Amino acid sequence: MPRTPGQRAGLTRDAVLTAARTVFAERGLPGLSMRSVARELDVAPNALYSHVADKDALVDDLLDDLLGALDPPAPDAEPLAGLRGVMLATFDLLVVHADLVPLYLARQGARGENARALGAAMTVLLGHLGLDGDAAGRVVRALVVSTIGYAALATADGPALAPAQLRADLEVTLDWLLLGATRS
Amino acid sequence: MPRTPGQRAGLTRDAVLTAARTVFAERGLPGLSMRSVARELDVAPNALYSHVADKDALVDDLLDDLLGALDPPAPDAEPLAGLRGVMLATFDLLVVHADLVPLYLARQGARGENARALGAAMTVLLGHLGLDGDAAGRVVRALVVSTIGYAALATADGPALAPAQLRADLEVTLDWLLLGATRS
DNA sequence: CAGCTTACTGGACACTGTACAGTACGTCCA
DNA sequence: TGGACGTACTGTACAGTGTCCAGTAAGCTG
Repeated sequence: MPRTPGQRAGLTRDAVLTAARTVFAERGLPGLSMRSVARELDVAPNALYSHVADKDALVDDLLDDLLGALDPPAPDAEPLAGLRGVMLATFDLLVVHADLVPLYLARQGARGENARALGAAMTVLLGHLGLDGDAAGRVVRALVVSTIGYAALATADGPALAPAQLRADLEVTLDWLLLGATRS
Repeated sequence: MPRTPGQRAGLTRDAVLTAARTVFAERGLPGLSMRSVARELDVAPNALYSHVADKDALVDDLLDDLLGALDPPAPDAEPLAGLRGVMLATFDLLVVHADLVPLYLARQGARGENARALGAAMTVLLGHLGLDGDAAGRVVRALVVSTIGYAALATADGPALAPAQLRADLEVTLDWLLLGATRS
């Protein structure tokens, strides 16, 4: 099992990420520690630090990774439907991965590759509605904030409301926001 | 300093909370541990467990406590202005206590005494606008979610947007939501 | 083949929340 | 007044956490 010092396990950043994904899938966020990831890879905990700056960076990657499961709306989609669609898909995705939800807002909605791609696709659709630049950014933020926020409510433990009802609430909220943003 | 076992320090739940508030004010959330609170009280860490179920309960109390600093809007206030006012005051409060923001959403916006009082006052104002029951609850949730969400963005570390701009965004968002909720 | 860089190791530090068992104080009842 | 009892503490300990440091050996480069 353990190597003698100096011997290489052939780790890569990707391998670490994959292991982290596995551990997270099996044991959730509380079970995700540097040590548990290292154990998954049959490697000493500190070995990970050759490939990942620290745990935060690892989690950041994990968060953005998850967003890769979402299809950005097509640029020629009907804008309102496209925007509602991504946000609801995002909500559904977040609800499945409850542990991660609080982290998204704490890190301003993730700043990785996939997050940027989704934001860009949304901006394109907003452009078709006549919203550009700052105005578009504002709307994206408003939509994203509500979506993550409702997901947080839906995944909070305690006497929460039914996720289905919160999803319905979110739909209404998104409509209000889009209506407000687009009324001339 | 340390007592011999059996001797009483005269702790109360309130004393523990006060100490927790002090520690939190001085060292922030990362500095808030059972041990640091106990040190503040010159007491062994486990002594706290005679007065508080666990750290989560302590933090819950702290969160709701903070909301006590907010004045609920008067029942006869102009509804729209009153609602916007509380939410913006909430935003300002949360931004000052950045560490706590992620916790609020994770616990569905706090479920303590003060949180309920604010919610009730908001519901009254919404009643004046013709919104009752489920409809009012939905609007309260939408407003709260956006407010905490924007506060989370404003307090996230990293290349965030300026808090002042986010506050302005929040104002616009609140207007959209209230407009959507009240348009017949 | 020498030298350097790099990926790993063991061990350690300074913490964390919390459980367990023991002790002495304050209170209440006989 | 005396004895029992509940309870508020204590010390000690467990099982973890993220991360740093020093050392070692393998692989690449000249």
